[in-house]
Amino acid sequence: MPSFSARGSPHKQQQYQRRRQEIRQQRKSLPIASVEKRLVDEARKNDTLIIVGETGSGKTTQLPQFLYDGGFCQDGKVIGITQPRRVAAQTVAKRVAEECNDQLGRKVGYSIRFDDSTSNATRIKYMTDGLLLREALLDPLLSKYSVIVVDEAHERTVHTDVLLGLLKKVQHSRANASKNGKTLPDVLGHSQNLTQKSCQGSRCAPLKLIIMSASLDAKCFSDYFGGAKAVHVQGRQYPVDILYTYQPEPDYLDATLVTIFQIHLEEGPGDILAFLTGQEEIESLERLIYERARLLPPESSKIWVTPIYSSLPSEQQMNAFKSAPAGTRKVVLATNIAETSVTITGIKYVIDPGMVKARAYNPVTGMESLIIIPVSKAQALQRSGRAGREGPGKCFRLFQESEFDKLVDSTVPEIKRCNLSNVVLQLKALGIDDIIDPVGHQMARLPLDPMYSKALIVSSELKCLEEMLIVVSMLSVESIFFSPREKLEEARAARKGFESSEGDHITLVNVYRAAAECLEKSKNANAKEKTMEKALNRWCRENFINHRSLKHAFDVHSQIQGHVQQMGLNLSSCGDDMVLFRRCLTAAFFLNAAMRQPDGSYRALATGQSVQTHPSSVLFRTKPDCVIFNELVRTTQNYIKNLTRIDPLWLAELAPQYYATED
DNA sequence: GAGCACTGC
Repeated sequence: MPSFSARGSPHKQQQYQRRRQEIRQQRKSLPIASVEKRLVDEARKNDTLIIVGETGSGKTTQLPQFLYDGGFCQDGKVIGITQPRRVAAQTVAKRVAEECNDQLGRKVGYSIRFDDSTSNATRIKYMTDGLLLREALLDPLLSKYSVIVVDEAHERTVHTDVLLGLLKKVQHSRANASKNGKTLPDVLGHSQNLTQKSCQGSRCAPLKLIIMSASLDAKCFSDYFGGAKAVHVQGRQYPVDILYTYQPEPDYLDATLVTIFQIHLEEGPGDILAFLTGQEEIESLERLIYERARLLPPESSKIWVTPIYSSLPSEQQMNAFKSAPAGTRKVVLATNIAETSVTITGIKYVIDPGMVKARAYNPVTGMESLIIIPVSKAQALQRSGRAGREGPGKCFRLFQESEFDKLVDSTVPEIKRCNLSNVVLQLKALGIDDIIDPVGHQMARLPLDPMYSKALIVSSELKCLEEMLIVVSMLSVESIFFSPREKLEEARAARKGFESSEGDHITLVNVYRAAAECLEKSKNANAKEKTMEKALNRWCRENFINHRSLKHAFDVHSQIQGHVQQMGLNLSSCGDDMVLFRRCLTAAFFLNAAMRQPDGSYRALATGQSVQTHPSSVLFRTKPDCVIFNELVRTTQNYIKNLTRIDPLWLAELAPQYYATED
């Protein structure tokens, strides 16, 4: 039954009716509304269907409702819709619940890490693609789903790509099951107890798979699924004028600056969105804009610059969504966060220098780095589209038209350019390609980098799981320490209070425990949750700790703690015996050991690479003879980060299979 | 004495 009943005052009733009417009209006006019947028919006829829907077609909110009304949730089955991003799963689910006139978490819900709003009644479930992959570990046939809709498939995230491969396999298994009239456990020879329990006696219907993509190139998806049918749905987008430069621009930052003022002085009203590659560029361009704006004649309108990038505190991010006061033009300086993750309204002009910062991974050296490269055609298209959301717009590409033709069609899928150890482990646990031992299965259950999962198992044997759990939680999140340029000395002094001369791992444990103590104190004072939150926030400010990262670490900690307890690992602590803990770190991370060289540099033992300790490490000055490290990054030099001092003899003792004794 | 595109479990 609808939970938003029309009871209450006549005024409220009126308001409610108006809102329902508004929603009905909005839904009816979406381009996808006119093809509802056709889409449902195609979904009935085809096991795999590809829907190419342009921006603004309404496919993400409407298609699951069409399928629900078309009877795809009979027998209590669920329609699952995957999204690459958490915030999309949340906001779309909220919207669709409202359209269904129901409370979120009943018929319509979402499920993302640390936040699950679904219930037994949920039939339309929005989730992140990574979360569905996790679900497949527990139920390899995804037996509770009648349909899986993979949205935004064109983005080709690792999770989406792996999911598509997996879903193809699930479709086969389920098709065979129903064909032979067998129950599921018969088909899945390798299935585990959990699977058998969830599918016992049921005959699974075939799994319907719908792939939704915004790019016009549906062929690769179609080919992969044996020539699956593709349906095109029109979008709703205003025309965007694309302008190119006549000459190549050697300095795109300067060209952006010039273009901003050209628009400001010569074009009509409307906000500007400029795409830059990172924080540093954004900060320096902001300064340059204000410097030059001072030279404008007093009668010309003002400029308001709002930066937005992911590590910017959220209160400051919100500025980019506010509208500028009358007589002022807003200039948003953004990274590619504004390409897909967030939509800023009021943008009429887009400036695209055509560059992007991307992660590069060298599998031979295991080294990751960030490089600035040209965007792809699809990316440039996505950027220009940001100017036509509310009316006709203009996009200024700061390169020549002939250069556009030379761009690659689409960005190289992530799966081809990152460290795959995590993915490979999960695939193996899912029974794809090869078997792994029971330890591997345990490791795959943990939502962590495999090396960290291994560390937890090792530390449970060495009786210091409590400390290791804290370390992997802290290492799994963005930087814990926060040091603004203007308060560098204060930040350094604050960190001194947590520092351990043994290294960064124990320093992180100290921070975590101090924060937990702060929370415990306010809990003992019977503070409400909000007050506790405030106390922790203040503590973080005083100690120059990144509050967002710390909270994330707490979330990870409690999730992993639940997992390791389920696995039956013993949550013991080594107390004050930090030698034991360092030995444990050595046993876990022996592959990442480095020896000091006479010149003060280090040699990574596994690869022989020459590396330097990173200045952020507490051991930066000490330079012990031998360390283990967690991260190897290449910037101006090869740096190792997150270090702990160890005794080199421990290596041969704790990892004899790897470090044959030299003497 | 450095430097952090964007996601996700």
